[in-house]
Amino acid sequence: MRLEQATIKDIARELQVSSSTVSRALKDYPGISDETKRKVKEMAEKLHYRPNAIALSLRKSRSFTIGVIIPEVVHFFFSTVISGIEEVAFSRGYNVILTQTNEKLAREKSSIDTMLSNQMDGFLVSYSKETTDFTHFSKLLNQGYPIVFFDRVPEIPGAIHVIVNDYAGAYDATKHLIQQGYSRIVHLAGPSNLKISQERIRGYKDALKEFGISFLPELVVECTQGTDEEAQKITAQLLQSIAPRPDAFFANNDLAAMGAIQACKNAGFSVPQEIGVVGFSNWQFCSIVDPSLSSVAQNGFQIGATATEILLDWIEKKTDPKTIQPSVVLETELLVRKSSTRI
Amino acid sequence: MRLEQATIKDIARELQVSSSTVSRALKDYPGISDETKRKVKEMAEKLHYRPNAIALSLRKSRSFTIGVIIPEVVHFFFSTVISGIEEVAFSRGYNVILTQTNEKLAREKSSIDTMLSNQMDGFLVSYSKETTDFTHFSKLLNQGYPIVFFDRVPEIPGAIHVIVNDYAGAYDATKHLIQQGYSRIVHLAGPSNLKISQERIRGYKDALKEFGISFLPELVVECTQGTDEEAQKITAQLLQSIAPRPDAFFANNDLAAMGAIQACKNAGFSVPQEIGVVGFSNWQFCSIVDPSLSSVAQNGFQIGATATEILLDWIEKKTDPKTIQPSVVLETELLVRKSSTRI
DNA sequence: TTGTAGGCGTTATCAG
DNA sequence: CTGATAACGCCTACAA
Repeated sequence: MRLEQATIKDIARELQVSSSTVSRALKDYPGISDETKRKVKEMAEKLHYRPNAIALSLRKSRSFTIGVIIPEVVHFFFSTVISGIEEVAFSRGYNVILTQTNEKLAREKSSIDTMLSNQMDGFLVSYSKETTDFTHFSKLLNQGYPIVFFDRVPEIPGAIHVIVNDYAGAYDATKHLIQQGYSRIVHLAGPSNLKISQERIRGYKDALKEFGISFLPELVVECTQGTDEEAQKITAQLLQSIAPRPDAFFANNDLAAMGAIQACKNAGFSVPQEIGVVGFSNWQFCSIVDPSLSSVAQNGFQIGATATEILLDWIEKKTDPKTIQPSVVLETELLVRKSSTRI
Repeated sequence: MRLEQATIKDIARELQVSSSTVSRALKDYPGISDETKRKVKEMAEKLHYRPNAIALSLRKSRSFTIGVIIPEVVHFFFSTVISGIEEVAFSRGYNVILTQTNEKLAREKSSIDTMLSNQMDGFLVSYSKETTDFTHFSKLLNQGYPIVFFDRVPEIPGAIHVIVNDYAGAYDATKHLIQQGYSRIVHLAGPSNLKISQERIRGYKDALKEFGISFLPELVVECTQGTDEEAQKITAQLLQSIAPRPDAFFANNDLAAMGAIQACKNAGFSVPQEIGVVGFSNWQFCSIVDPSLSSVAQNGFQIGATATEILLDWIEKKTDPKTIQPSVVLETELLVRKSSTRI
């Protein structure tokens, strides 16, 4: 049914030359007569010749394809990262194979397996929330397999990664809230096993300390799922149970921040006059909601692009990146909007 | 540097048997002694043997990989579609290679080229806004190459596609606004060259007609970009220039709807009391904004999943789908929220 | 300047 | 029950 692709052999047969001549002519190898080159290229055109990348991969043991493993595609931050990955990969002649784990460890492992079968040249990974053991990654790394982690980075010594400065982002956000006159600041934290969550808590604490505000453990609450519903429930409860009531919320992500705002409104408090809110990530909707949501922006595109550059350099130079390619920490930017501005 | 993958030959050498025996043993072919099977499988385990999918692809002229071509990854609707694609592809043992065109025709063409080189088994396509000529697709279709279009479908007779019922969605939204007592309803339309835009306009018009409201051409305005800024400007202008002023907006997408709401608020009108607003797509933020945004939901996941099922059936059965696989039109669902409820 | 041969990893075919 | 051989499409020593 499907029309067969023309191969080098077809061109060779038509022209009564050997296939090696055709191969060389097509790649402008030295030592091929211009006449032959011309004829070969003409025939290639005529037969709609297209090199078979699969055959090339087999020959070179290189697939020019990188595997991307992320928790979820439907996620503003991750989709932004993917976009950055795709741009760089495309411009450097690589394909991107995508797989989402849906936060499942089993899926993560099996994805890696099929990708290894498919001879990926390297991996870009943000691991699942379920992943606490990293041997399936460290084994590959030990074999010299190129893997660059982003956003969520594993406890593997020497593993290359690209992250944002979560500490500074959280510090900035908390400091900003304090400077706006809020003092009983709740931190809606992320899953405690993720390093990004820990770093953000650290930044939050340090900002408090810097301004002489004592840290209260009950003001740091873990939002495991990170949904707005979850945050809304937690916030509503906090507003009731804690006295004096909290006057600000610094959320680990924007969806949670929106949930907090909703809960505040429902409880009859105005944002930002009575309660200030800052999110994290700067999702698309931050600027269009009312009040607009202050947020710590992390440039997902740049994270993806940078991680891909590092990975491809590693792949192509076939050097040990540990000595030349440091991990990268990108800066965040606090975008102050209405939800936290009362001065 | 990279540890070499064990091959069938390695197993064969270790066991002093032929590679064909190993191949057969691994696949539980009939006519292999249990003893040999056991030994082969043990050795495969020991050497961490992993079949080389590239070699298999070359052998079978099948890559078990499908190519996905979309305008943008960072887009709630498209990311949802990708998620559906990925789920089905993974569960059926296929890989997904992703490429975004950024709405550029040139990029679309070159992506197809490299994907063809990479021997994709088929394509899932939503073409770019720049694409008006479809010969690069129809040529492939004529060669029997499997392509399933989604969301944006080309003017190619017999092309298989998966779309939502844009007409009915727009009709429902408009009808709902009318029933809520709005009558001077603006439609913020999409790019006029896309069929989805045309269909939505048609649904809008028919609902008006149904309720005896005369259609006014000046109330349909094209928003080419579909951003909130664009919609905000256009809305602000409409509120000034048209008398009597519009009392409802049905936007071609949710971002535009948000822009409209913003403009209404800025002009001192309350939503939904004075002006009603309905969007299209049901983006994530619809339920968390204030007032919550009514929207016509289109199930991106299902679109992606359905398109992938059709494509893989086509690929695997190698039948001509024109006779057995009809195109699919999925129904939309109007989600009524606060932005359009005043009764 | 061009051709020949061998191999990348796998499996189908034909022998034994 | 198992082995040898060829082929998928391409590239590259080595020969001529």
